Amino acid sequence: MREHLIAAPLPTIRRIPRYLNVLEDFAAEQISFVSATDIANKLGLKPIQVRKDMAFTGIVGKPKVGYKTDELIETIKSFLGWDSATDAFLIGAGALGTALLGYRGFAERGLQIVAAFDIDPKKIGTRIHGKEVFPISKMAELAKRMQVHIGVLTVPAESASQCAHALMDAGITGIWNFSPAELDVPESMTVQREDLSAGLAVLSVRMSEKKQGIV
Amino acid sequence: MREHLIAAPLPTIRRIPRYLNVLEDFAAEQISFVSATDIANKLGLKPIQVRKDMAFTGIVGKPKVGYKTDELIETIKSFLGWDSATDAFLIGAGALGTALLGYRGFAERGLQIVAAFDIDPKKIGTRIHGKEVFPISKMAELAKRMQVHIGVLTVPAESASQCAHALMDAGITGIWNFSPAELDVPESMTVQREDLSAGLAVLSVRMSEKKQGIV
DNA sequence: TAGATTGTTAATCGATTAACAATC
DNA sequence: TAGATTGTTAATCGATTAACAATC
Repeated sequence: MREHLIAAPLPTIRRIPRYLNVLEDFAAEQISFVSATDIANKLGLKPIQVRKDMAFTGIVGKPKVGYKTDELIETIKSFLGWDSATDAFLIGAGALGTALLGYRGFAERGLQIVAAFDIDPKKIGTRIHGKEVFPISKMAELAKRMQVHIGVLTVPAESASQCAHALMDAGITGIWNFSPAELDVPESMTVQREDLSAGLAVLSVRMSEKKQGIV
Repeated sequence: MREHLIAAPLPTIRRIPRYLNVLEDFAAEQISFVSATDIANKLGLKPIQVRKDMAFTGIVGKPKVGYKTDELIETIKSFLGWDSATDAFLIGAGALGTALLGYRGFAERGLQIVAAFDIDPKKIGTRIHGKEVFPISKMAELAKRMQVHIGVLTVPAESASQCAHALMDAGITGIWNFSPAELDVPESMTVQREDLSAGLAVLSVRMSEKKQGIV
């Protein structure tokens, strides 16, 4: 009997998109069944970890055979909510914001950026990668009309908390925060920090540990 | 007696840049001593966790007083290797690569991108945010001459493993990988994945858990 | 001084890994 | 069938949190 579905640990959630990547490679090679071992080998992980992670998605495999590739892909997409597109706003049409507006990978991960917002009058009214740039004052109205609940925040640290407030007022409940600022928002909102500094810190420390042979 | 310095846990390393951010705010306000509680409050963390993390940097505080702000900033920067600039190459001058080439925040985090590389003949020879774009074939020679050991990889998934190979041949030992591809490199190299999909997955799952009241 | 805060040791919590029966 | 792989329960490992003596 399968255990009742419980909230997945954060490290599990972060690994699941990697499973999806390799599964799509397997599917492209017409491999219709994959085992936890097959997946683990591609990612340098241990089969037992893959098996445990898979259990959280609700997939049921076949002993000796593994998981049906297509079914596992669909189960994972549904688990992540990537099986249907979710609309999002982008706030801050600077260099990083522009890059994200042009990134085609979001579409296959269920995220559709439908409009951009900025304070710069020169940007307002223009289109970036086909998406119109609006003034922040229009956000609440548009969010309501377009039923948008996610904001991708790509503004400088100085403007971040002010923009977070505007997002809250617009009824946005999820913020993907690319700014290094700490956002002070109510419990009801979900904030996901995408902090380049953290990644750079890990790279820096790992390299110097390796050089010094601490490991 | 202070415990002998041991390799810091990964979650600790990822939090340390956040401490640096708030410390710089405190320093800007001329606050010369800060306690673990002061820092924790700004970040929504627990003081004991901040205190434990700080121990890994080697800082020594004063009971009742806390840590000397300036000294803590310097200790953290030195711990992260951010006290002196490290040169890096960027590979893949597309939208994301261009954004990173223009990002001014790296300088204060010890990273100096000194050149870009691409396969597109139209980009080669041009300058992006002041940095010249070279063909990948020039990388080994330039890495040797400029003593560069870090590569920021911003190419599409399809080219990633090929570029990783070129980086290895050029003597690069650390890769900051912004592509979703899995890189197969020798143990001696350090790879830091900067995976947008993982962050998006966490945001997606957290939001749907909140909506369904699973927590 | 009394109170607050550090640094360390111990307890708890959560994630990873191991072991193994069930099964296709 | 025999062997391989799943799903579950137990053991281990590592990070977080608690407790508390030392101390400015």
